[in-house]
Amino acid sequence: MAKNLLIVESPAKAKTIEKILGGDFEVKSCYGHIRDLEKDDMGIDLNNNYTPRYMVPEDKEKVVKELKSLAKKADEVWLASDEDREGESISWHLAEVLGLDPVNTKRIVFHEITAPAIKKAVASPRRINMDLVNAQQARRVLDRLVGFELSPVLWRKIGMQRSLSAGRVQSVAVRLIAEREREINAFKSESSYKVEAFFSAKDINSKSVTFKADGPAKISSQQTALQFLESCKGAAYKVADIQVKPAKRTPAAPFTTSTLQQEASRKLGYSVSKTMLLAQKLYESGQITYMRTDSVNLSDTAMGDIRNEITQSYGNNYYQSRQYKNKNESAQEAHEAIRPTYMNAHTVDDQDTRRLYELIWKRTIASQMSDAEFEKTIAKISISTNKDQLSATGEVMKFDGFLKVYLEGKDEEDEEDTDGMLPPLTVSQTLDFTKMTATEKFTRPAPRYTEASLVKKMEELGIGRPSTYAPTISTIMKRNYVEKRDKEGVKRDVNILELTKKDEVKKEVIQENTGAEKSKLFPTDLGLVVTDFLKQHFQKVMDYNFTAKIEEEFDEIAGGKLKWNNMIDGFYKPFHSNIEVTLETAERAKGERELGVDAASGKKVIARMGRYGPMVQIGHQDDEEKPRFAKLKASQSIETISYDEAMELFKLPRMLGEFEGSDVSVNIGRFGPYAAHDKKFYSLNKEMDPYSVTLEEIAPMIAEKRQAKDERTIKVFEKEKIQVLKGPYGPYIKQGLRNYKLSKEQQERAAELTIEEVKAIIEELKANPPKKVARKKKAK
DNA sequence: CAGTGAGCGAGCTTCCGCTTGACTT
Repeated sequence: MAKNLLIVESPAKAKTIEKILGGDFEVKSCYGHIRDLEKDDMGIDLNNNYTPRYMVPEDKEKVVKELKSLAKKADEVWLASDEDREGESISWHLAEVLGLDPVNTKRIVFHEITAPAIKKAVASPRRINMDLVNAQQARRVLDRLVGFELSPVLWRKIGMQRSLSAGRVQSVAVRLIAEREREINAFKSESSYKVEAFFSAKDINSKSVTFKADGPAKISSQQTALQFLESCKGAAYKVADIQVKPAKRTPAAPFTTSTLQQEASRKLGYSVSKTMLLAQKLYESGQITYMRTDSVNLSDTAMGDIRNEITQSYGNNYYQSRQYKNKNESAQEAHEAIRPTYMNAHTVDDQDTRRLYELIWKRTIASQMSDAEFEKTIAKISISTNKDQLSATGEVMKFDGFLKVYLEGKDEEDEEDTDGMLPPLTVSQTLDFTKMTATEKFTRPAPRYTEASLVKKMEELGIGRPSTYAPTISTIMKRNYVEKRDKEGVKRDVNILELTKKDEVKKEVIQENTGAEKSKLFPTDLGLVVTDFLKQHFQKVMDYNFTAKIEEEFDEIAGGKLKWNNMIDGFYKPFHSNIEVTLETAERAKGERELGVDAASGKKVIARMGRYGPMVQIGHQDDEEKPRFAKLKASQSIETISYDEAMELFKLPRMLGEFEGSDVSVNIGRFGPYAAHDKKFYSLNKEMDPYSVTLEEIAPMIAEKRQAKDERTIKVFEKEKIQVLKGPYGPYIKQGLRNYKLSKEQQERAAELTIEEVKAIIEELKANPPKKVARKKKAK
């Protein structure tokens, strides 16, 4: 029986550490936090210095019970949760729950799971640091206060859907996306002209090659560009000057959670949650270090392994030892960077995780490799008819260094193509002119966020932590504040002027696609309305620097210079009175926008948020005649819909005429476009457009769908509104929205079931619902 | 499943950070 019980947060870590420490130690995990604030009354005693009321959540009862019994048997309990604010707090909660003496209990920390680090930690235990614990309590209490007081304000003042929410992190994340969208909508693209000249010259093999030289600075108008080309007619071109400069590129730091998510998104197209899922798998199978980290540090053991790998595979000149500094101020560095556990494993067997593993391996290796070296050549070219000069740049790699294994990706595909090679040139050499073009270029707005670029921005602002980036993104999508989707681009004309070899100036117009987006984050109308409301009434919490400011105060608490309850009091007093004023005085937020006046009725047309989503309306509620309403299409937004687009929406419902003696109409409902006929509804086929579909197209569809439905129906009890239907799992009963499963025996004689029998089955299943609910009861 | 465009009324929703599993008609 082990004499010592050592508790860490993660079970995978527990296994490894037990192997390192051996017989005297039993190592167990507590699976993260074991207590949280109660939900009733926010779990905070507002009248008593914000004293928190903690409880063990249902899903942690089992772990706590097990740890309690093990702790009782052990001679000594060691608390080895992570060395950061949350980790310190976990240790304290463990001490409280397990009844350990906080003054005598041994607390140890390590930043890497290696034998020397663990052994050193065990040799020098400390005590729980209550200042750090208090900083965590302040963080926890503040987040609860903000979330649980703001959210109900939204329920009252916006409504729309249940489960609206607001919080220190999520609301600012939505704000970023909302403001970016508006920037893009307001963006006015400006055009300018870029001059490029093409020459041919002999390369080292005396083969003729074409190269490019850029013209003088951007030209703002087509006329000036034209004048420039005209001025070059009949010119001779000569190399006026050549400069050769060395250049170098350095590798990126090893992966943190945030940079791993970014690179997996750029290079592998993974969503943030997919990356984390795969990384978790790699971590659990012992192939990489912990994947939720903000540290760029590598352990000494790892540094040695990396050195061996590089020198063996590529040679000594490819190795350069580097220590990376964290650029991120909010980093708490409780772990290592994300790296392979064993550097000599270049890949893994598992198909799913292989690409991510190889990415991690390459990045880790590259981080300790030499710079890539280049030689950059800039040639100035004079124009005989003109005092302006052209410049041609070429880049030649002299030494590949880390580029042999890895190059970090970019968020935006660069419009500027990278410098290519130049043929050998000499000063005063005359050049063979091919053509000169002036191409219209357009300024572009900042790009919409991807999941990964949002994480990058959040990290810069210090909002959220490695463990919460992925969950925060799914929260704001689940709340319907933000959606991830594609957007089709629009065509636009691009003017190109060309001066040919024969000294003719030609003009050409080509079309390019602009504004197309793939898998980007768009705010919904709800997201915009909620953000505007919060910005208007809760400026302080919505400030991009709010988290950074309170983090400074948390640091003061951690340093013992500030009492946590005082800090909370300073925040809460004004915050809460702001909540009360807002509840009392703020109007319901509807995001209303006037689009124009309806020519037919002379009434105003407005777009706004309705009870059931974004909509347009003609007329006002107080008018004698009821207003007309129409729902916006999924691709439309209150903010951008035009008057004409709005009027188009009022063309539904359309009456198409009679089929088999009953009217047929089409409309768009909750579940998309449908046709109504004889009191029944039929979803339109995908290719049918409700605005233009004809009776001739719809009639056969109705007949077909009706038949399919009939075939599924075994029996109908009209009066009771109960049906016996055939589903993919065999016959079942349907009453209203609910389905009821039949037993094997009942399924076999489904067609003979009487109404009494059916009612009895429903009663029975309502009284004794299968599994799912029964399980929950047990848990309680 | 295909309405609606509100709030005396009943009751419900919600935060951020730590960690993994076990749900299917």
